[in-house]
Amino acid sequence: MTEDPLALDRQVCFALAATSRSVIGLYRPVLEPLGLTHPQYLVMLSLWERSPRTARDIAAALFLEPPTLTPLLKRLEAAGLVSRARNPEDERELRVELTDAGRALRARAEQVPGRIVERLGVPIETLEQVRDSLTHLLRATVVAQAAPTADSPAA
Amino acid sequence: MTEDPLALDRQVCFALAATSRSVIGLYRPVLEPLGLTHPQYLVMLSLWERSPRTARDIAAALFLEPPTLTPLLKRLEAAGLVSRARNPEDERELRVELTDAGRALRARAEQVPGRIVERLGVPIETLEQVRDSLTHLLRATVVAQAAPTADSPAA
DNA sequence: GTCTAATCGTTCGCGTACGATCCTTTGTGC
DNA sequence: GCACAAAGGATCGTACGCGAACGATTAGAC
Repeated sequence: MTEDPLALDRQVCFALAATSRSVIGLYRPVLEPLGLTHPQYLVMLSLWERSPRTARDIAAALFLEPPTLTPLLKRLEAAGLVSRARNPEDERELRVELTDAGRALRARAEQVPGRIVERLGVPIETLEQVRDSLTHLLRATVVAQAAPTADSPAA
Repeated sequence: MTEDPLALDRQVCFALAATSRSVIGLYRPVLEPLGLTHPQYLVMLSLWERSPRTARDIAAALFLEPPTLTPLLKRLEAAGLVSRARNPEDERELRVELTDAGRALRARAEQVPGRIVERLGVPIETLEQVRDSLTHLLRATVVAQAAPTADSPAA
């Protein structure tokens, strides 16, 4: 009965997509008072770790393509949280930097993870375990992207 | 050093979002010959399980909101894989049904999971374990959505 | 120095994804 | 019956997300 390899409940990709959307949905009401969407929150996290960063650097850290990041950064700039400027040393690069407001927002953001865990009602140990499994899987996908097929290794 | 609760690498939500996007990216070249995007593939999976289904039923199965499903179904109809019609018994309901082409596509889709697993290079047991952890987490988010805050139970 | 290739970001087009709102249809109270 | 609530989708507006193509800048070949 449940032998069907196409059963929805058996698909890792479905569990991933649905859980990702659902968890992000939990963040919505928590991030709204901060004026951030979830992707914007992730960009801010990357900048709170290290502030002048290039767009490419941020895109790599978040596993995002450049066309996704460009409008994201523009909205954060419009919100006054970030500044965007070309690097004088290399005009190709875009230097993204926290503004004072962007730095100040960190204090309020520090309460976000705790509130999410509280709402979820799942032990932190469980969450950390899931996170580590996902990180492992993420690395596998990066390797897989590099090698298109099993029998056609990188040229 | 890694005590920072806002560190990107510690966020479950980031691991979820990045892994979800990355895995879906693996599906892209595999699903492209079938003329399907990943969300469309999930809709087809739900229909291959049971064919005349209402839009609401499909949305619930995929954890999608109705505004997301409507254009998805219209594209599948335009592709000739699905038919959309009001239920004569209850004109509010939309009956979504596989066409012959939609049923026929299943044969080709059966090779998809295997090709993904092959590309990923991760043992199936590991994938199933991740899937089960995610399903558990997904259920927790559904419960959390119903109870907005810890101290404000459902009225 | 000049021609060419590589790098970086942006723009364009298309397809999700969802909150808010609306419309139609059905169910309910009376 | 009739007013009214509820249910099921559709529409609107906004925000990702990415492949393909583009433009500007820099690095390399010679």
